[in-house]
Amino acid sequence: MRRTSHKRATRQLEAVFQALQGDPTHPFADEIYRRVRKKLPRISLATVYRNLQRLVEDGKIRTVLLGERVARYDPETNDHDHFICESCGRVIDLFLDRDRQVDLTPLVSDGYLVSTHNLTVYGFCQVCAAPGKTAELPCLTTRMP
Amino acid sequence: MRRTSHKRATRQLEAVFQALQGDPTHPFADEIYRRVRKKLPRISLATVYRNLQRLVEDGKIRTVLLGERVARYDPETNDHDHFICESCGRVIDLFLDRDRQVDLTPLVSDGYLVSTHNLTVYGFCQVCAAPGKTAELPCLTTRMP
DNA sequence: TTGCTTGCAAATTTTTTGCAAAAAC
DNA sequence: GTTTTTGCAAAAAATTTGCAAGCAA
Repeated sequence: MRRTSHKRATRQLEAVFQALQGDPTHPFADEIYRRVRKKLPRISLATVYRNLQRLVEDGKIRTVLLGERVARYDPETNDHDHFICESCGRVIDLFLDRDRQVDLTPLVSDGYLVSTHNLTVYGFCQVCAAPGKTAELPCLTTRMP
Repeated sequence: MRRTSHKRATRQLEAVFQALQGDPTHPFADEIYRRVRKKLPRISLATVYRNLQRLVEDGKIRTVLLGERVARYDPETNDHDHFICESCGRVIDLFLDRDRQVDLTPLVSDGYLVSTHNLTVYGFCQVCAAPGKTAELPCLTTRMP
């Protein structure tokens, strides 16, 4: 019988992966598509979606859904939390001590088995909360609420 | 000039609201549509969406997006958290002491202004984690991952 | 050569919108 | 009677899929 179907390395897969590296802005698929097309002008949006899917499966990137119907992608694959600025729309990775932040022992003693958790915090980011700031900043991301 | 446009009470609005009362399963819009049609067979899906939207605006219900692209609706309007069972798909409201659960003071001292937060916990629910349970339970909700 | 991957277009899925008719107030 | 809301159908927006051709191993 055939075992693991062999996954192939392609230029398109690599380009999608690279488009996310070092980017902390949690872009949407269409933004990634825009970026990748600069390298590979003939790539299709479907391929971008398929490769994003595969990178998630392979644990190379993460999908984040943060109170929007549209998926964002995050190159940070370690467990972490998110802050969403209600003024500028920025999504900021939070690296807090998760063991200290969230005590889930009450759940465990109630018979739940906990595997992981997501914390999303809403408010005003450091920039928007700064004194004198009243107007909204231009959004770093491609979409605004 | 005209001031606040007067919002009207309709049978459809009331039916959508009632369809959610006492339901802890966080149904999707199409499930609510199915329920409401039993009372009002001529109601349209668009009206269900419009009324869900209005109930959210009025603070009567809440929208929850929990790692899915599809919106769920929750009659519980107080702040609370969610548990998602990775086996049966159930979404369970968690009423934990939020002040104790999540300490956000480090964020505040970093210059963030925090308004609220969402905690979503993943794992196996009390039923699915029970000894002897290996098979997946039928899902309470209309959709499964 | 084998069979995974791509590009294209069409299909799906969920939610929204335009508009005339119906219902509230 | 006036203005909001509805029902229907069509539009949008995001993502997925079918399939022949292309490319990696």
